[in-house]
Amino acid sequence: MVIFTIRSERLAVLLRRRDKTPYAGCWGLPGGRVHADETLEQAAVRQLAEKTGITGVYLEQLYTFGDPARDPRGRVIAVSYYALVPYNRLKVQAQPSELAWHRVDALPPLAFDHGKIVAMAQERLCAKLDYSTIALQFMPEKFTLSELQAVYESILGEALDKRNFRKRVQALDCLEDTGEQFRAGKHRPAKLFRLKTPGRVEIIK
Amino acid sequence: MVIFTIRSERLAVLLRRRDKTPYAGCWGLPGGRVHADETLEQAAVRQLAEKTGITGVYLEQLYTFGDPARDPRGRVIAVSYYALVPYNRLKVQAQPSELAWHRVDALPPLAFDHGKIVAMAQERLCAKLDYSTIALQFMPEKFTLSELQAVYESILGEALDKRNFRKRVQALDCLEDTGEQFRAGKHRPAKLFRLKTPGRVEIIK
DNA sequence: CCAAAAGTGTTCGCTCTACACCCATGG
DNA sequence: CCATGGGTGTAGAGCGAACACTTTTGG
Repeated sequence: MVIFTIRSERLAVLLRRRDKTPYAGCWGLPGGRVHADETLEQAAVRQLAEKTGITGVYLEQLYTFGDPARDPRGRVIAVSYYALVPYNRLKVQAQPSELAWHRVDALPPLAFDHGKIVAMAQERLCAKLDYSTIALQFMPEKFTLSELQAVYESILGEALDKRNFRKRVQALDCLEDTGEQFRAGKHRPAKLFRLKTPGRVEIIK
Repeated sequence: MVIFTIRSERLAVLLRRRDKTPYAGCWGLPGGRVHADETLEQAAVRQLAEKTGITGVYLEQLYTFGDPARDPRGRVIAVSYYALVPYNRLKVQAQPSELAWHRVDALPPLAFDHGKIVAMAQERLCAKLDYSTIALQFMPEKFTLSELQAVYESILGEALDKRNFRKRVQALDCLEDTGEQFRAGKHRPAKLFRLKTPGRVEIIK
């Protein structure tokens, strides 16, 4: 499981510190075995819930890694999934020394081939920004357009023009004005928007 | 393995008639087990060579299917790959009753979830036409632009404008004129082109 | 000289990009 | 009234789509 979120304007991934050999003490991706009677997606959902308590978020199969040398203990086939967690749902239950968010632009060395897996997930996420509404899955129920723009900028790693961004987002026809406002300091309050169809990720153009 | 080619202007897939239960007598995708000491991609290459004698073609991981109910005999996880075979390399060795090409727009009922797998592969291939040079992998060493256009039209299922198509292809900067010509009847002969870098699939735009 | 496919440019509309100022609020 | 982020429109460039005729060959 590559579990992404946005933390203080940075794309971050959830890592677990391994307590067992191999790679004991090293950071790695959370995950586990698939049960005999569940689908792969169900297993991913279960891992996510068990490790983090998070449910109901966007989840997609990424790639299957099967190099016989990827695990020194023997042949392990890893079907990787990535998940997108809204940034207001970051309650990680375990000790922060065991399970913690790490900025993807400053990762520690990772166990096994997990570095490659994170890199591929990030690539996929970046690509999907261009042709789908996947970034909306990082947002809480209500949010401002400036917050949404900050999310795009975090993932892409570059600044965007405010007016062009808003034009494009409005053209998606995915958001609706809640009528509510968000006051955040000594300046004009921002309109709060919500998704018309929260779970849905549209493919655009 | 979803093995695609173009046969008489139609996208086609290689199917094997099953001789064993379950689904005995039914058409299904060729495939087999992964050996303990090979990567998943090596296994795919091996399956392709064993079943068809074809080597050195484009190959890409598609998706991993793991529904516990997908095989009545028990849990089987299928890591699917798709391959693109140039249409001048169609020598299928086995009896045509055992292994045969089928147009994707007129498939028989398929064993297991293989219908879903073919559908997903076709979707992926179609999508990749738009943002990569993957279609060139269907071409023989030398080919004309009209032949290439026919391949695009087969996959997309729609006619393309000749001038716009040629402009776009030339802009890819992937082809070079061999200087040779292809005479095919009582009309002007066509120039033959070849790929500058045969194995390479470029991502465009 | 006729039939058949190969080959070739231009125009128009739309989309994307660049860019600067007023608005509402709190202190 | 000042500082701060929220909110808005327009003009120019670049790109993609539509579209018709000339060329070369074989029979």
